[in-house]
Amino acid sequence: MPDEAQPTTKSMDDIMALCKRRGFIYQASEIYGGVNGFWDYGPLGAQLKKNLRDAWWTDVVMKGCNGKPGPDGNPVSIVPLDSSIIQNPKVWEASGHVGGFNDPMVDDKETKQRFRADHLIGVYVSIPFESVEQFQVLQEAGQNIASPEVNVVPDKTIVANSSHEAVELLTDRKLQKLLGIRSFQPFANDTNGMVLGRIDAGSGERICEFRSIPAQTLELHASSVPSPFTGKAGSLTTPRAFNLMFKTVLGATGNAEDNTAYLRPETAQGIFINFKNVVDTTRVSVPFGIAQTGKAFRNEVTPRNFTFRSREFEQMEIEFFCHPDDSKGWYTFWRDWRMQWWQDLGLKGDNLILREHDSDELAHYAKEGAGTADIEYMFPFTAPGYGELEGIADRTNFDLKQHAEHSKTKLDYFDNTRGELAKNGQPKGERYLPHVIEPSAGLDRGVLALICEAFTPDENRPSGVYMKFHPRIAPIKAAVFPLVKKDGMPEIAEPLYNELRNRFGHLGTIEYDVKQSIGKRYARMDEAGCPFCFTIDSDTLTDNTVTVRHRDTLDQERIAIDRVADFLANKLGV
RNA sequence: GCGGGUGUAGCUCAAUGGUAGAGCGUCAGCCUUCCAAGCUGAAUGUUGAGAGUUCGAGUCUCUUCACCCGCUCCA
Repeated sequence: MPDEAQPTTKSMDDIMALCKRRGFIYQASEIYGGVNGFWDYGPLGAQLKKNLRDAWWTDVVMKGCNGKPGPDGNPVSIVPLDSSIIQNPKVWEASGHVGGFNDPMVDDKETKQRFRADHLIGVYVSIPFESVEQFQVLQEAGQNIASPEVNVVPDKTIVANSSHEAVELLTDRKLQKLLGIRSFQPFANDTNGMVLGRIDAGSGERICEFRSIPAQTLELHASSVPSPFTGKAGSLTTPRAFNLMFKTVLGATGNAEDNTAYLRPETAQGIFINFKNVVDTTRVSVPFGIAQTGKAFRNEVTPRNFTFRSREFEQMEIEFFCHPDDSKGWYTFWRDWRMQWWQDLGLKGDNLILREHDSDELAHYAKEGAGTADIEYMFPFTAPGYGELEGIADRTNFDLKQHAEHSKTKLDYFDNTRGELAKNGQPKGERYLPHVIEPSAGLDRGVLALICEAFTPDENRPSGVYMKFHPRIAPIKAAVFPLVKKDGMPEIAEPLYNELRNRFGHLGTIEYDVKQSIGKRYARMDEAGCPFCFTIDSDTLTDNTVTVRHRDTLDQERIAIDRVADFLANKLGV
């Protein structure tokens, strides 16, 4: 538990007011009344966001996880990519984003599976089974054994195209076990058009009927319909039409029917569809990763919580390709390293957690016991809960397989370091579809987390609050102030300012301000989160030293003016 | 999507149905010798938007937009 003065005391209203006041984040189209789900970054916010993106780019891509060896002991290899926001619409069919575009979909909240509502087949268990004869007698008497009326909830459910397919699927032992079915046998023939079987779902053998579930049943009783993935009720949502992708039309005169395209809902697919290109042209070899940052768009039903859930957002994604046997090791590696990375940027303590998804029951479609973990931050609006910053998922070979099938392109990787040894002592090589570990981070969420974390109320200072940004991501890196605008102080300060700007300007803003009282200037830097202020005073005139004012401690120290740049370089870690 | 709340200057907020204001911030000048000091002055609003009631609307009514909170949701 938090010891004291933890973020629960931070007010989101105060944070948002500061974001506006200091130019971090504005509402998009504000002068027109805004637009739901979109935000603009102001001067400080834009630089903050760039600094976070750059930190990720540098540490992940350029330095390969900052030089930390992978689980195989070798350096981690990552190459960059910048794929287009608009792709061939077939990409989104293959990825499953377009599937059931106009069809109501149901989600299983527990397993995160989504399926078409009309593909949910109900298994209606009815009278105890004693003999086929007894059943036939009932049949001939015209008695309905089970009736999928609106108010009747099926005992089990299966996702299938038809009742007949559902029967076939249910003959699978694994599925039976998953759904808590002890035994199942289909009837050889349909009876009066009914699809039947004998089933033991825990209360002895009974007759069951397979039927589509009426849409109304799902509408009215979603919470009591059992999940087709776990057999347990309570995790299904009501059917909803999903239109999460933004549509657009290609060509100025194109007609919408034939030329519909979509703004990407995630950057990941751009990487998968370029896997072959990268492998063919850049001398990479598995294991390696492809990384990119970029905007993605989702037409969220309910944008909420400041920038946390926006309709336009920026992702920082890595798709790391490895041999299927190595996926577990790489998953663990990425999960832990990504957590460490956020911590190193200042998200520490109880505010940041690593939450591993419970996936024991997903074994039948998430092979190899694929893992998923979230790195989550306790935002003021989620406290005492957490909101996701980054997800690390073992996607197996799902995506490459999908794209290989839909594009009819071979996406296998030929690994000539594996396979049996040939006579000459060289491995014969192995052809396989790599598995993928995906660390996918939200840049806007990262920025928001850094802002929330940095926001530090302090009654003892004039600003009442200061932004405790890690120097590396602070939008303003340093400020140069002549104590007063006379006695030759500006003449000394200006060259120092120019020196710092030339050397550090690519990392962020260097501020120079001669106006108004020094206290006011310090206060402004507190709210902007500038970590260091260098002040030229009368002593500078005689001994060539300046005051360094530390944002977090308010401490002051004197250093030689010609050491200022090195001092700052050291603090910024460059 | 449902329910509740809030929209007045950059921020925080006033204004009985009767002239739209204050503090802070911002800007300019003076002053200044290390934490929003002081003095002088200035700019800033279709009161979220649109309709209606009224002699007259920031205020009452309706519609709409945005944001916040709670549900819902978030492949």
